[in-house]
Amino acid sequence: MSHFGRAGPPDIRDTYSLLVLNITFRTTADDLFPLFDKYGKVVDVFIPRDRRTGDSRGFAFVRYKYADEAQKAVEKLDGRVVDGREMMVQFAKYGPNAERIHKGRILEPVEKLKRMSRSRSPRPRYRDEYRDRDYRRRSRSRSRDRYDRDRYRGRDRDRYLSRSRSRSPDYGKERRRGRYDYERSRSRSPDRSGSPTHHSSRPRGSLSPRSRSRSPVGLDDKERSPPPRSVSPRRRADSRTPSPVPSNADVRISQLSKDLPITGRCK
DNA sequence: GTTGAGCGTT
Repeated sequence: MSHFGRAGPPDIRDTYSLLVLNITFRTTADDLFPLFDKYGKVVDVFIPRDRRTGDSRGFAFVRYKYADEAQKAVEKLDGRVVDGREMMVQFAKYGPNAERIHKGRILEPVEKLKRMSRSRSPRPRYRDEYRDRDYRRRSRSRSRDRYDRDRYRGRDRDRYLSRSRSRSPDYGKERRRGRYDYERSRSRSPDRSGSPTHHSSRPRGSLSPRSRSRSPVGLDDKERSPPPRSVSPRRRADSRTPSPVPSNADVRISQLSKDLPITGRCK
């Protein structure tokens, strides 16, 4: 998104690109344009943003139509304090498609570069290139590292909960699309620290502190379950008072002890 | 409400 046209870079041929570093995360292209336009014809102002959050990444690109004007802007605006921060202005070293550029000027037209790379390798690995570039960029940023840590911790917790809660049939489905959905829901409502779906279906969350302190669930279940489980139906009948109808074995034993001499008697 | 080395938009 550029400042002028909503559909990507307007005309980047024969323009001179400046890299503006160290600007505030709140600084917009509208803030930068008047500053830079004072020194020449600004063709485009672009602030790269995080694709997930849409936040500024803290730097910008300003394209001039003429090299001398860009040079003057570098001299005049480098070190200028904008919104409380000293911004650094220098000529860009790489073009929009990672072309090497000299003094902010693209040496080779972008179309020619694209055609050349396409003819050399028929398979356009656009996605891979994009992901690699994004990964390199993010690994350099401490703030985004923290963001990723949180994201992965959330994903692990998600997996743990969905596994321990129950093995629902859509468990595989949830795990397959889990990361993306989690990011989307997170960006939609960043103020919620926990996932609402899991919170509502978590039984421990509904317990009040009073009932939990009186009888902890885990202990209660553990201490109550052994007696009924270890007592089998057979032993239960034995412990009870003898049934009015004696079994065959009992009758046999009593007859035996009556007929036997004194040998078998104890005491 | 948070971040802070660096090079890019549907």
